[in-house]
Amino acid sequence: MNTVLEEIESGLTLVLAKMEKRGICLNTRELKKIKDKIYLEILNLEEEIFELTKSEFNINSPKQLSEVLFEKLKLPTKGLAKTTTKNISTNSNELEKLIYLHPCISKILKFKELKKLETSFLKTLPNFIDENGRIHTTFVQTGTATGRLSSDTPNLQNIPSKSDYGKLVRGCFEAGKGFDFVSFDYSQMELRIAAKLSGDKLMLKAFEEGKDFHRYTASLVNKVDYTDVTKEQRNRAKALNFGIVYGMGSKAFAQSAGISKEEARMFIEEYYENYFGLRNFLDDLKLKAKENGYCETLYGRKRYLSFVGGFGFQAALEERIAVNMPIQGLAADIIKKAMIKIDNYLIENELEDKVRMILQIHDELIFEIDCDINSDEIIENIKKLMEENDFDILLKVDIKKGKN
DNA sequence: GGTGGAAGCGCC
DNA sequence: AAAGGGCGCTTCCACC
Repeated sequence: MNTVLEEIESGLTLVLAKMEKRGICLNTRELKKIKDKIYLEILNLEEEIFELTKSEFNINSPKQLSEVLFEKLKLPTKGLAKTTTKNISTNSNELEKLIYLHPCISKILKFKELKKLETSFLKTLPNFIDENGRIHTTFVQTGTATGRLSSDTPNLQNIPSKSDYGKLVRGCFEAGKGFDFVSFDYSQMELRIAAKLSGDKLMLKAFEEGKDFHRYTASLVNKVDYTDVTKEQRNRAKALNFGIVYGMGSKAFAQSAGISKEEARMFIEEYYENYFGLRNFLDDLKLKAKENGYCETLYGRKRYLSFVGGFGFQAALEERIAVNMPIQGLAADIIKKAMIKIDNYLIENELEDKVRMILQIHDELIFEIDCDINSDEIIENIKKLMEENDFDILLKVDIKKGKN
């Protein structure tokens, strides 16, 4: 029997169909206000950039931007990344490095940020609303290599949330009249999975004791008291924790933590001296993938690899995949199973009209819940269904409630 | 006018 | 040459 197909995917299809059909409410008036405000700001920025660079050009064209910055203004290109076509990259990460060299850079970064919000979200989302003011995504069940869902037309899994304007955009999604939004968010799901799969003593201890895992990691690699960890130290540890399950090397870590390659190497070494169970587990994953020609999750979801071998880019990429897919994929398996369980629970208790699953965003489920019912116990039950799993992974779900 | 690759960037 | 996993969407640009 194929567990993934029969116990997960087959049962999920109808759940997804219901979510798509319900849709989610978008406040287009509010969205329009943000759009108008951003539009003016973009115009101003554009004008300032033209003035500062003494050129009128399409800032959105990497080719033209590159010409202005590196040929006309002759800004240094040393240390900047190249694109696949060997051109100098003009992405935000690289532009950050030039920020003190010319006053136009910070304006260009802001311009890019706002333009992205305008074109990808503010201008397009209103085109998707139906006669009831709701938007219906399509969840793609067979679209990813790891077992995650994807979402398209429109993608509701990449709605902005980080920047100040991003938060405003996300705030335009509202619960239907008479309903609240309740979100259930797995906390550090992949790290908890990695802890359990590897059996790493210290990782497991951290989670069992309810520690802030990034702070805990920082205290280990910096050899300081848990309570004495600085913000800086915690941020680096956080970048490291995430990077490790992506198969990150010292160069990438150096970049994301803003430190030298040598420092990065020492941090990673110290990291693995503490979490040696994790290192052994990740090494095993690579070996197994090479033996089998595929990697897989505990449920047997497989991803086949070509394994050209050697030490080239492709070989290194496949090692990173071999490390990441079993973790990311199991997270996907677990939330999918939870969605099915929750759907059954709501049907059995005749709650389908009062409690509606609306969105899945990889490690998070969003529901609309009728304001008039006492939902405390229901919320607690949903949380339990999400946290319980077949492998004794210590999962933790955080709950948030709101009108948008 | 349409198409597809590349670049870039929003999210987890 | 790239050098941390997974997506989808928009724009630019070369090309048909």
